Amino acid sequence: MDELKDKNGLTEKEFLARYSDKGYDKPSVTADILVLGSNSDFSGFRILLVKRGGHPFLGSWALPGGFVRKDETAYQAAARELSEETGLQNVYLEQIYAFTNPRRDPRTRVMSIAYLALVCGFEDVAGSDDAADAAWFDMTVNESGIRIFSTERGVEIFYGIERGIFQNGKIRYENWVAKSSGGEKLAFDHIEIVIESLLKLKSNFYNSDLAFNMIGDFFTLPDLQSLYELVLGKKLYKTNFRAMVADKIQATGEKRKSMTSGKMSAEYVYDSSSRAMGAETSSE
Amino acid sequence: MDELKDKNGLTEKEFLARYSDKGYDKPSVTADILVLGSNSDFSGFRILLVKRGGHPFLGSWALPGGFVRKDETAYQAAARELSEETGLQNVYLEQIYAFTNPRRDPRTRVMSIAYLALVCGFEDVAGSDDAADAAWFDMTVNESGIRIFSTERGVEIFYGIERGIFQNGKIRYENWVAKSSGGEKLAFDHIEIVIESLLKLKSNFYNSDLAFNMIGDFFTLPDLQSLYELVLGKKLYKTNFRAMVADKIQATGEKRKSMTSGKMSAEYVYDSSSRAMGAETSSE
DNA sequence: ATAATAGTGTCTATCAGACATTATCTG
DNA sequence: CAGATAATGTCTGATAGACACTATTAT
Repeated sequence: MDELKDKNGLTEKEFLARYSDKGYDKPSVTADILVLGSNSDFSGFRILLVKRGGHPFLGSWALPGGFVRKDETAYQAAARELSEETGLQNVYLEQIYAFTNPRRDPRTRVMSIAYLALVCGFEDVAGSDDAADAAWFDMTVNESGIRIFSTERGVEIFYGIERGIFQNGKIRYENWVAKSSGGEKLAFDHIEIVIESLLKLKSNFYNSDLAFNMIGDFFTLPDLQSLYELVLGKKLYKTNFRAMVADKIQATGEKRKSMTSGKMSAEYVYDSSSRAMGAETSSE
Repeated sequence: MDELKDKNGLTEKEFLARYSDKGYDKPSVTADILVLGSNSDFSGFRILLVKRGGHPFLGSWALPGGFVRKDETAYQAAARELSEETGLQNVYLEQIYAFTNPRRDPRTRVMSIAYLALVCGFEDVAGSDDAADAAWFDMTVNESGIRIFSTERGVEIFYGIERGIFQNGKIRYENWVAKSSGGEKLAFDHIEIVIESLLKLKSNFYNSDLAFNMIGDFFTLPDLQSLYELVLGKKLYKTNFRAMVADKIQATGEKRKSMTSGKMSAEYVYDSSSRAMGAETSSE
């Protein structure tokens, strides 16, 4: 095997020793992360943004992220950035999409491998140590658009949503396109990462256990249902919802107050054992 | 806005004029494509492989693909490579996953953005013009493993499949790991691209119109069902299958022979108009 | 006491799983 | 004619949609 020689008469070992990739146009690659949780009463999302301290998009808010280093995978880079920004570890982290538009960064060519991190947003997560400024923002999503805001910082970002159609092979697809109507914007194409992540989350949410990454270890069914309704963007019927989650959870026997109302409800924990597996996610 | 100055007193325009990314470690990025179709009687897949004419993996078979050029997106690179290799245009093409292991290529760091192309495999597609050698291979997939072979070329590649478990956040997932037990192998980590693509295709196939990219414009229901059964890896009941596809197709009134049997069946075409849309796919 | 919410029961519509039957065509 | 396959009918079971009702508790 190793004795195979190429057209220059070189073995693989010899070839590799002489190999140089200087002169090729290479892109930079970043891992950017949408850190997504819910607010305390599950009425909206919370996402982590960092304020850009340098050009380009100086002063704009952006998703946390950074260059993928020499000896790490994109996944490791995302996990590292997440840990640096929030101190969070062992968080659900999933690759969403690689954004490769040659002009998405005005400096030079930078591809972004986007990740979605699911966190329990209302458990207050430590701020960052790294960026110029970092903060949790509230985010609400509905048919008209995506609103990202922080009353603390006095920041309000809004993108309207338009439906587009594109053709892929013989099939036509509908997709969302975010349009800013002036005002503050997210840096780069980060709004697209937000949209793709939300779509992917929504489409996988009901038939998965993803919700349990966004809620505390001990929770009530009214709260869990509110979380599902937030992500899915629609009301669910209590009975049906409870039948659906029945085999994912276990009652502790305790009672606790829901975040969404003042009344005591039965307390549950996630029961990972009884779950049928088989989700389609990449390891790496 | 453009008058914002950074800590060095530079405007964005000034900053960009001076920006240099020399000295950073950048990866190379390729777009690699699993070109997937079925054989003529829908009993197995066909995939397009190219034989490597240089190191590394000299002489091994690999997925077609190539470096993403300076001014194109990864999607455009995949479409270009596909067109160069097969002459196919307007083919269904979907980003699957970005593979970023730092040691996946022995030359230097090369990330691969993997795409899945769905084609009508049994309509014989023109061979390549580019690589050392290119050929359609048969591929069968079952619980025990993935077999890729070409009797014409006398090539037989087999990977056993083992189930692994990994944890992501609070959730445990099952995944597939391909193990070669000697013999010929696919170059690089391309077997992982095959696996991820098949998993993603399988999970989206039933509730989408993807099948119509893998079958001719005019088809019979027995054939369409065979295709679904091939991708899903299980038998379907005729009645249920027909109820499911009823609103996706339209009878032409003609009759034609199925590929799978000698009897005449009613002929149908894909009816894209009546489809509810809303698939979750990225545009770019 | 009142209003709101927790928790449960039940009816319906849909759809996949599963067989059975009839009609038709090929060899 | 015989065996296979196309096409259709129908029963069942699981689950989401929908609504009603009772029990409990915060204010």
